[in-house]
Amino acid sequence: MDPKISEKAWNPDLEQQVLKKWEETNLYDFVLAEKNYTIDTPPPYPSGRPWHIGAASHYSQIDMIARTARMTGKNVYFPIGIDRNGLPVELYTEKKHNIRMRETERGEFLNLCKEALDDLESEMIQIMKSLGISGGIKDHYRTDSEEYRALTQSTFIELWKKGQIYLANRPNNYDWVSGTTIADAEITYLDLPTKLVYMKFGVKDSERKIIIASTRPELLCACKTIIVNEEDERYADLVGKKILVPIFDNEVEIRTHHSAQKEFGSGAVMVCSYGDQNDVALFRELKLEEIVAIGLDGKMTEAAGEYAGLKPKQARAKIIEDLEQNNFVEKIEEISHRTPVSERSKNPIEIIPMEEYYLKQMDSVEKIKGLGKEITFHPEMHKQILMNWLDSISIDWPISRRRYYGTEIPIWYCKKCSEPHVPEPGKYYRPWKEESPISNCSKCNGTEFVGEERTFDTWMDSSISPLFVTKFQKDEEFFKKTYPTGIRPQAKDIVRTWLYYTLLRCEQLTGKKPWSEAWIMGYGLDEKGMKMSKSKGNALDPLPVIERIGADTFRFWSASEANHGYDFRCSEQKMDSTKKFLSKLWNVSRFLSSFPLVESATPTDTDKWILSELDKLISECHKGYEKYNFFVPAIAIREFTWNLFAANYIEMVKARAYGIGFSDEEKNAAIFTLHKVLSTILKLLAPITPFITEHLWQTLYSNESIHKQRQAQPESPEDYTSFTKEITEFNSKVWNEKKSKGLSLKDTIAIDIPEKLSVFSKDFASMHNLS
RNA sequence: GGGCUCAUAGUCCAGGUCGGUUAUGACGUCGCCCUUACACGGCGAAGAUCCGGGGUUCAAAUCCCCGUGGGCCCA
Repeated sequence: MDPKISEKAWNPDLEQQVLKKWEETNLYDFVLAEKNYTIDTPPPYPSGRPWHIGAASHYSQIDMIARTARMTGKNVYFPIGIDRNGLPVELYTEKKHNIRMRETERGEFLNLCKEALDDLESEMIQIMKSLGISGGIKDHYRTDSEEYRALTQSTFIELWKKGQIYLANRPNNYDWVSGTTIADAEITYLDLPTKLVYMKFGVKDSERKIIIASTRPELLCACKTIIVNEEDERYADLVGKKILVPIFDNEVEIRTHHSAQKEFGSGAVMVCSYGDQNDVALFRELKLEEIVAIGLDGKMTEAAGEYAGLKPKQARAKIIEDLEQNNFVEKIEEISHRTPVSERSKNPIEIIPMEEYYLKQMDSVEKIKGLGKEITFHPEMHKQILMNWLDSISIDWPISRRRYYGTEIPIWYCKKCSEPHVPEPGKYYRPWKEESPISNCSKCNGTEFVGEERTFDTWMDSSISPLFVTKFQKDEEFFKKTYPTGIRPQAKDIVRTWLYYTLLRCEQLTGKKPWSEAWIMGYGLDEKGMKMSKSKGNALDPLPVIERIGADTFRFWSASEANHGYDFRCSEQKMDSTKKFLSKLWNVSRFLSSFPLVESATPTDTDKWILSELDKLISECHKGYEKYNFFVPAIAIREFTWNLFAANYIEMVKARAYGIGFSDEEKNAAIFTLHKVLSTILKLLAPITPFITEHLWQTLYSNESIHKQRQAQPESPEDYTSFTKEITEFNSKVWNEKKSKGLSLKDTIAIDIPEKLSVFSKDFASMHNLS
């Protein structure tokens, strides 16, 4: 009997052949049905090379969701997109070409960004393809396409007309030397020498003075409160009292806040708009009214009184002089202060309130909480991230950004009266370079307009991904049959952004939840449990790894490494060694491929034993697959295949399958059972390792793809699982005894079969050559 | 600074809700073995005071409290 499979090991190069077959037969093409299961796949962001190996693992598992769903009979719509809006590509482009965004012509800069994105995107697409992602790769969408951006703009225009958008001040990081706003990601910190001024503040209706240390005395005019730590006894009796600000003489309240450190300065901190990010947070938290002390020209404003017009540095020198003259200074220390500066220009940045557009969200929080409760989270524990976030939202969502590579805010302003106008929805608009589509100002009838230059926060784009893929406002029938979508898979670090904003936007636009399930994956860390980053040098490039070990090995590693929802470590050595299991599966299949298929047979007790263990395995796998938790089936299948099926059952029935000393009926029962078990294992494993299971399935069992099969179901035969422990222990006992007596495994030995296992006697006798 | 989460052999992980056998499995290590699927293998062995401290209990890896360290998000 020649085995159908002759190669001795699974060769990952075969994956290419399988992939080709899938492509030729358009196996995963989506055809709209009455009922559809839509996956709101996260469009990954190409921010640089290499792509994160954790992301490769993440997308492998999202594909397992699609395959699992297909095998339960769902009509799966699995779109693939690439998120291309936002800051990282701007930074990447600036670095790559050694240019600055603000000093480059906008159109030219956008083209350079586009090129960079195309480049990075093609690598990601290649990785997804070779991982066997069964989604719409060949017609993937892009969030910077005209179609996508038109939808972002239309939804904005709709909300604008509903009065959901308004203008208000927002603190921006501002580099007044270059006259530009800086994103948080572009800030670094330098330790710069500076003066820490200990100032005497008077307590109202009292002779008492308190000392407050600050590096920014020029912001005294914008001081709104004084904070002390709640455990600081020195000020306990002063909490709630009014304090008089030196020079300006205004009254502010002293209150407690945990961010005040007892050890720093005097322990009392003045909170001004805005000395640093902590001030911004405090103004927000304590709902203080900001005072604009520094203007866009980088000079002190009128609010600074006699210091108006001076640059902050000059004002600081002057005010220190004045403070000293009026005996407000206790002492001055020269310290080294961690100062936020622009990463590029190294100029200290100022935090300056500027007018930005906001989308109302405070009114929606309760509704979103309700939606959140309706959505099933996998794992359940990560719903808490969303709920905590909803409890802590304190301001509306600032949606405008002073950047280039993003969806343009579609507004034109009347040159005469500055009235903003939005165009008709449905088209993609670029106000910074296009003529106004509005001809007359509705307010003053002016005819000249100037286009808005700002772009949206990228979450404005990505938060409508479920609407875009379901053809919202474009194909009503398609939308009706695919929305709300089935599941949102994503990583846990963006629950508070992507997941939350999607709920918000979809609720505002459709009044419905965007999906019924949310599937949250943990974070990929390096082999020591540290975050991977290019700068630390511990980033692992997924492409060479996948090329070396193959997609299936990588995917099985991904499923078996950590339980769903928890962070996981990426160790190349662990990935390499996962290959051993695929080898095992391959060789089991190779062995079985030498036996013909048997239509039906009457199982013996040994067969019934493994079949009832198989049933147990099927149930266990279902428990995992129901929750799209692939760790559960991966571990269970490996355990069963290796330690029960291969190590015990196959050894027990080998002689019987060859027909040595057994009747044809007994022989057929063994062969029937062997194939029954293997074919079931292949189906159970198909969502996790689609290549090897497809190859083996088509070689052994069918010309039809395994990915068209329905998942195996338990058949509830008699329960023999209570024998398992005794069977494996008895086999071990014989092996041990032969070893200790220096016998070869094929030598005869006299060992009594335990009473309980007597029904298996014939198989044991042939297996161990018992005399 | 706040929230969430994790900590079990050299490494990774199970068990933890609902306290009670000898704490699961894999990788790695070591020893023996070519046995008609597999040496990319088989069999066997060694290896864990379950992060530290306290508490509840007849009994704690498991429940509670306090630390320490890692991760993520927010500030």
